[in-house]
Amino acid sequence: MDSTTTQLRRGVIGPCILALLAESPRYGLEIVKELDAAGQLLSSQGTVYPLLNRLYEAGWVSSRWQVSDTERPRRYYEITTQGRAELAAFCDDWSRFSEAVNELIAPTRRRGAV
Amino acid sequence: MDSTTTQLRRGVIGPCILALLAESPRYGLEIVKELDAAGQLLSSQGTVYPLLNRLYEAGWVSSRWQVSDTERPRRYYEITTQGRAELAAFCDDWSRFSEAVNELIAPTRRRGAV
DNA sequence: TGACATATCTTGTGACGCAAGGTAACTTCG
DNA sequence: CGAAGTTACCTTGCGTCACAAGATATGTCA
Repeated sequence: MDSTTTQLRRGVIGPCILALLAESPRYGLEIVKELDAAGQLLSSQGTVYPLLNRLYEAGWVSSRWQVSDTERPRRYYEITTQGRAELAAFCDDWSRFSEAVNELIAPTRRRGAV
Repeated sequence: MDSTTTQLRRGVIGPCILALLAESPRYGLEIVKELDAAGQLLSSQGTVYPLLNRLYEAGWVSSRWQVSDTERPRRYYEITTQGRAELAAFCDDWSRFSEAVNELIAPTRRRGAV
């Protein structure tokens, strides 16, 4: 792919996953599907699984295997206290950053559509 | 560096430069300073010059050297018609993308500060 | 002349999203 | 039973691009 959007996603998908986990624990494929449903935010499994690993190693999520009689084992991820702090910090950064971009492109937007 | 913000900048600085040039022609260092002044959007000369080159090769900007008696030569960049189209397309992408992110992190924002 | 500021450009590095491919477990159906 | 399909996990290699650091050239001023 490597469209414009792929570049935009850099540094954003991780925090988005944290945001999902801040609501409730989820397993990998579930996250893939939800990011996909959010539009503009996916990617592929090849993005999500390594990313979950990084979040885990950073201490921002914890995980546990859940075994069931009726379904194949799933690894559920849960956000940690540190993860919540990280997410809050990202929201700050994102706010400031997107605001800066919006101001710069404001004249263009006023001119054209959208 | 490689802070959160460095990642966020990916794919954004180019269009931001186009947005600046859409107002008026500018030379390299001038762009560096303006991006810096916009906050969150710089980076360093090592980002801007190669980027200007890419924009040039893509046909989104043109350039001309301006020689003066009193100042050292500057290379001024100007946005092309193609560049304006590209910029408009980016504004679209950015709109959709940032909206998707905002919706995902909305619950977190509601909870915390910002 | 030498020191400094202004201006351009190059090199090497590292992060990370992605496509593609690989493995295992559970279900369904002939 | 066995074969096919689905769900779920994970790994490998690649390419892009922002960045720090450094190289070079020109103009000013003491």
